Amino acid sequence: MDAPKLTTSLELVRWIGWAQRRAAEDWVRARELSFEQSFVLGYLAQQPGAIQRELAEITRTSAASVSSLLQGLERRGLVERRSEPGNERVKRVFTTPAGRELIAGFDVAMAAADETILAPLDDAERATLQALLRKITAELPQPTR
Amino acid sequence: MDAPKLTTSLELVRWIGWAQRRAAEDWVRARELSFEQSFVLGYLAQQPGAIQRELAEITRTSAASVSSLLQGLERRGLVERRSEPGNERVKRVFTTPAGRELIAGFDVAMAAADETILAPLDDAERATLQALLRKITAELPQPTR
DNA sequence: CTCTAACAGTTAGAGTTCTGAGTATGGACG
DNA sequence: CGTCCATACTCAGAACTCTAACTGTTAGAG
Repeated sequence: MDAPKLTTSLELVRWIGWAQRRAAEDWVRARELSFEQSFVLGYLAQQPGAIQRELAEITRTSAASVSSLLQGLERRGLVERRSEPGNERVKRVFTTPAGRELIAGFDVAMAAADETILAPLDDAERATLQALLRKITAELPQPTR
Repeated sequence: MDAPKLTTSLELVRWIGWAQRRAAEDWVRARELSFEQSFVLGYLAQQPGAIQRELAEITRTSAASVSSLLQGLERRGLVERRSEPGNERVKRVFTTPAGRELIAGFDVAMAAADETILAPLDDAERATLQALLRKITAELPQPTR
């Protein structure tokens, strides 16, 4: 391996993101979920009754892909699709108790991983970091979530 | 959509990472590559002749998955596998000119995206940010790349 | 020299995700 | 009404990625 030449701040951000992603991936894989599946499950836990088209938008993919994805989750009994009475062409999607239980704890696990990563900084440094990051994110489009 | 409550620094980092990832995904999808395929292709462009086991390690996956992944890239003429003369059980992997051409420009595209994201900060702020991030990444395991 | 274990890689089959084409419902306009 | 079109979703088939079981090669021990 050649010595990495991590010069710019955002390469460092990518590095940190890599560590976060790694923690997330481990958590998710242990539950036999893909990245997208866990994302949708988490979203549905917060927004019960979302329609498929909405899920397609937040995951930046197609309605067909969402249909397939939900088929997998439904087969495992993690979500339910129910037709809207009075409007037969939309289907509202809900997590089942099993689905909620499976995804519960994700946020906690991520917060724990974050704390480990941030450990080298004291409170003042964290405040400075946060101010700078806020300045950046103020200009970024919302993560659609 | 309810107002997001992005409180901790690393939630902000995730947000930035989301913007970076989005840029990367757009670039990669336009070339009909998966995330993993582009990662491997980029690695091979820098480290020609890597063996498959090495690729399995850096992508944190199995030898079998690498074999399948390379099969896809090879079918499209983007990489070549050659047996090591004198050691028949290892195969060294090389990018073809087509493969190098396809992946070239990725770093440039990412740098451009980074510049857009960092735009709100002046030079002094960038320096501060970088110092803080360095302090964090000093404690993190290398991104295995 | 042979036996065995470790190693490098492949194959088979299942699940996931994508693209493109298709079905069915709900409105809008004449 | 009836036609047309936009919308919400599904289906079929291909590519990708994973696990488990497999083939073939190398190296070491006896």
